[in-house]
Amino acid sequence: MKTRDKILLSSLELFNERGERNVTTNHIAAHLAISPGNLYYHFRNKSDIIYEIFLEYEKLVDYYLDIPEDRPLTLDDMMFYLESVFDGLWSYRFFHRDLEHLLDGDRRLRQDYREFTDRCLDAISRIFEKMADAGIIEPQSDELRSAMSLNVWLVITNWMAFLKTAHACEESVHLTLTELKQGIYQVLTLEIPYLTPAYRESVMALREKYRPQLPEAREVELRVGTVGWNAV
Amino acid sequence: MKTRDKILLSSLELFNERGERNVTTNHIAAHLAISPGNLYYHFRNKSDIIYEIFLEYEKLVDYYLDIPEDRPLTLDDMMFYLESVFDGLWSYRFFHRDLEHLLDGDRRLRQDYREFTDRCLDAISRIFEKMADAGIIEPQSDELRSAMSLNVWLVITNWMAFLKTAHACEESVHLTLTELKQGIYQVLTLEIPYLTPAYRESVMALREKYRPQLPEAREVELRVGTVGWNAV
DNA sequence: GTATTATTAGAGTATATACTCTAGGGAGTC
DNA sequence: GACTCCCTAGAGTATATACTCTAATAATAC
Repeated sequence: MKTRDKILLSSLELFNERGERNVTTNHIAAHLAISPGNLYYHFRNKSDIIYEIFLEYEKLVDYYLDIPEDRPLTLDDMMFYLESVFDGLWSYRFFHRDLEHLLDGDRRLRQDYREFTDRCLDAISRIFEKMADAGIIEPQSDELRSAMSLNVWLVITNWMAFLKTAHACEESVHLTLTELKQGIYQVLTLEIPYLTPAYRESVMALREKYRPQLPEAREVELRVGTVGWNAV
Repeated sequence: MKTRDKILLSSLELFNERGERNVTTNHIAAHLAISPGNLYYHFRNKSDIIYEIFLEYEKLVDYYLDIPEDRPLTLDDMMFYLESVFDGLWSYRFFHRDLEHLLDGDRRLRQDYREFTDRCLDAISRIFEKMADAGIIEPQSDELRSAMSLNVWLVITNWMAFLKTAHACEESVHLTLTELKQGIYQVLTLEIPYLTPAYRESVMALREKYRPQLPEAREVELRVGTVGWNAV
């Protein structure tokens, strides 16, 4: 693997693990056992590394949120979107942790992120629209659908911060993918009142799979959980 | 005013304006035209300043969220809670911006904040319960009420971050209280499906007052808006 | 007045961090 | 061998930041 790619990979790994704020370019170089000079040969500065990682993240989510326009949506589709989005969130979880500061330091990133958000909000709204077409949820006005989509976005992007600040008792306790995906429970909570009688029970059953476990149970859980819905 | 209090006040002001990360103890001292030594005579370190500010914030919110148990809740109460919570959020808005890092650096704060969150979640849940008693919303199961309260909390505490990252086009654009309070629109969106027919129209009318304005209109708005619901 | 305590100034320090600069190695080409 | 180009090492730098230390001054008690 090329040095440049190794730098991106290690940076992402370290950022996710310790937070961007706590990872210096010197740390990244040391972790790869290369010199700082070498790192700066491949990237002009730290912001450039972050920006390239963002582009990957953006590409991944855009790919996941590509909505088929030639067929109706199914429950499986809906769960796929949720699972995928949380998987993406997990893989690039450093990003939303210090978002404001990252954007403050990079004009390009700020602009791109804003457009990215808009695309995501549109996608969420479109998913709701198609779910109504499919008879999974009751149809809503454009205004309500937009406001709901925004709430969904807020819950999705901030669920992790909630877990880290309000849930974790100890600094050392690391987040697991399983815990992160309990955010799906919260998102589905938003949909409950809009479900049609035909789909209510099946969605409620799916939701139940993501119900947060009691704190006692968290300890024995695997570091990277595989529990939950996986097939497409 | 005592130097100690002046330090707390200036710190809060600078933190809110520039973000805690961008305000050093030397900045605070310079802003007050006192020496760093003087500042460190009154506070052992920066964390201590932040912790004391948190205690004020906590006290304020706890005071606002004190729920009367001797009478039923009214719509006015509900709007008072919303307005108050967003006012508190505004006054201490630096806090939720870099929350994770603040908690990482101070064990006491982490512990206290966790308990604070739990109290807030309980209060929100209790408000929903009493609103159901008052016939404003339909009653719900404990489980649903908890999950809904958590969603309300997520929307409230992260609305500002959303505005800062996704909405603001320019770095220099500062948030206004009016914009922040559009978060109330989002919170009320969560309640819509649960409203009873008797109250539906009046809540929808209240909600309409907080509807986000079009971006074009934002420019002429006052820096600290006074638009919106104010009486109790 | 004098002793004591509380407060303040301001120079200084240890450490961290993003980034630079120069020298050179290795591989391919002529 | 010499030239070129890509890559790498590693010492070094400028700046920032949280915090310390000493000495002096103001306030208070007796």
